[in-house]
Amino acid sequence: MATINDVARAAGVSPSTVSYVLSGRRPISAGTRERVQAAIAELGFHPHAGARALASSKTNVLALVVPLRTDVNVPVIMQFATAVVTASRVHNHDVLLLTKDEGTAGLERVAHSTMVDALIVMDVERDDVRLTALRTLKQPSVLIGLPEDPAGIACVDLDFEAAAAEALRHLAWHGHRRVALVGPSPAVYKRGTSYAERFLTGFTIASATLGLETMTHPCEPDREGVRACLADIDAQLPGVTALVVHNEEALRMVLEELQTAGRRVPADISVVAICPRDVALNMPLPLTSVDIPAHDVGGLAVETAMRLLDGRSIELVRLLPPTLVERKSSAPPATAAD
Amino acid sequence: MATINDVARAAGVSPSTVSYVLSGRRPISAGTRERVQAAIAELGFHPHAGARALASSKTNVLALVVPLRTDVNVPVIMQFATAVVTASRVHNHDVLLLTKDEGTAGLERVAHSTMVDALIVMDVERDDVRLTALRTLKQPSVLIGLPEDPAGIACVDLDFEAAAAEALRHLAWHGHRRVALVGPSPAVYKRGTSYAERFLTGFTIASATLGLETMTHPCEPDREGVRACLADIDAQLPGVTALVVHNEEALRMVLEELQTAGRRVPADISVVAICPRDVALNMPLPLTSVDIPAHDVGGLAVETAMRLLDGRSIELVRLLPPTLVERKSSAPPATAAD
DNA sequence: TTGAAAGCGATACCAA
DNA sequence: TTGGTATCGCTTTCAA
Repeated sequence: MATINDVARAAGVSPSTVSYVLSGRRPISAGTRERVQAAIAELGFHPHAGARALASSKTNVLALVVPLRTDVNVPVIMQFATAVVTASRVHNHDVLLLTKDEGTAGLERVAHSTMVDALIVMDVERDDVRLTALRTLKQPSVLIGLPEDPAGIACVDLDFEAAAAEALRHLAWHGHRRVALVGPSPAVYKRGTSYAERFLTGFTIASATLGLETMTHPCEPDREGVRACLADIDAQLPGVTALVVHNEEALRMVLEELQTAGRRVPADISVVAICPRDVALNMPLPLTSVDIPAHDVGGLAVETAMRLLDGRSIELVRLLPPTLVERKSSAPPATAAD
Repeated sequence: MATINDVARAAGVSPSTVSYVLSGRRPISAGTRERVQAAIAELGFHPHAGARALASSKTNVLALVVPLRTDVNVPVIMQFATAVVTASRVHNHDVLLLTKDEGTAGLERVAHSTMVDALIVMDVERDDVRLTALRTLKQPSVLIGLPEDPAGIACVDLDFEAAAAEALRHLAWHGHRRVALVGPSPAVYKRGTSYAERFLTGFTIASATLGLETMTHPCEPDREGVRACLADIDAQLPGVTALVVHNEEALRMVLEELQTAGRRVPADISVVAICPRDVALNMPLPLTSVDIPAHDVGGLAVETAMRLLDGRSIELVRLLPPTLVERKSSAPPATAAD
């Protein structure tokens, strides 16, 4: 492998000049630039990442911490991850993949050993134990999610409170008065998952504001869980005319169960899903949905990390406004039409 | 951040001694070892990864290249990825996440700049353009998959040919004579995806061996695609009594369509799926399936990379034997019972 | 059993 | 506009 010295020799310049040609941090005459670039190409020179990191105190690597539990939605996580990788490449950074199960220790390990310039953390909980650790690191971090006390840490996410309000507003506008929320699994709530709680909060507030009769129910994403959930809803909120489903794993099964029970969507019951666009489109019926813009959120997380890294000012908490798209699963309630 | 020199000073030894305590590459008296370790703990010392890489020519990082297209099964990819990360941590390595869309350039970039010690590449195609590039790298690579000419590159995967044979054997044993394969999307075949072709080959061979009447059909994983696929199958292979489904995205829809058409599983038609265990279990009906052991394959890939890195001998191609588990979706054909 | 010191391959400061 | 060179923090050879 050629080194910067080899290149310098071949181009008849000093190593520092080669370095400056590469970084563009000082003016270089056209002539030398060309000679240097020719030498670089000729020798197939690629700067040694470790040497660079040592000399510059920059690794050009971001850490990305993903959950590996399966009760969180896997395809969505993957969408976030690829968005982060893609956006990172645009900014000349690579991504080191960590799993949440390494916990605080993993974050500290990569940060203390200077493997990364910044950290992006997914699946944040209300009182995430990792926060205090993150605050002590010399590298900045960006959360995808919003803990109770985000003090000092940048956060980006969809505005789940507004998303819930949006879903209810849409249903209320159609004339629905009794609406139930099919939420994530109990486990997700139990560990205080940020987005789940925020959605719940938004749902409750909007329900009151709009004067609706609502109820909320967690839902285990398996056949039995879905059945039990729907049964509870029918028992506790008889005459329910619409469901808001914030549980992608369960979504398809909810639709199946409704069909099995002979309840047509949207004729007998409306459904609004909270999920990525492609999921909503790939259901038996194209669903009215509030999009989870994984790509945008991932991109924004990287953008935020970059701003943090070069000291530009940032908004510490950025919640993207939700977008509801009406498709085929929502309509006025049957009673309103009768 | 404390450096090795700080630790050395605090412990009253030379930096090299600290280094040896850390690496264990030479005997250290119990006394000094303790003093050094105390100093390390006291100062919270973590060796600088870049400096280490520079001095030792080892990064302790593996590159993992994942597809980001959505026509390949996302949850399975995620399973592979987490398996690779988990296994890597066991061997004190971290994982740099690359996406396939960076192509050959991405591989060369991380390899030439010495960011990684080895590469693990997923979603390998028959004549993968990346192979020649991989062969010229100074870092070893491990493919998850099996190209036509794997010469010189380690490959690990499920034995998809055997998996197909296993599925057919099971159905034949139940008495089925007419079996159709619902395969991956046309796009997957078109780009010569290794596992898809191997499964197809195995299916065809086993079909002949077992003397079955079979047909194969790609399947676009959306509502229309599934309908079209099933219609074609009925037209071309009337009286079909069993399906082998090698398409996770479509799996659920296949079951739905069968139900809609009033065909009961397994009473009217048997279904054998090729998919991870948890997917098979989370269907409306627990499916008889050949498992895709993502965890094992990912672990084996890392294991292979490690052996390559420390020069131990390896089997260049390792295909894991398939396991079929009979659940509720397969039974003797109705005609046999009549 | 331990220490001294020469690299590893860049960056960036100080000069010219 | 360019060059010289100290420096980053560690590993490892050579000596003792």
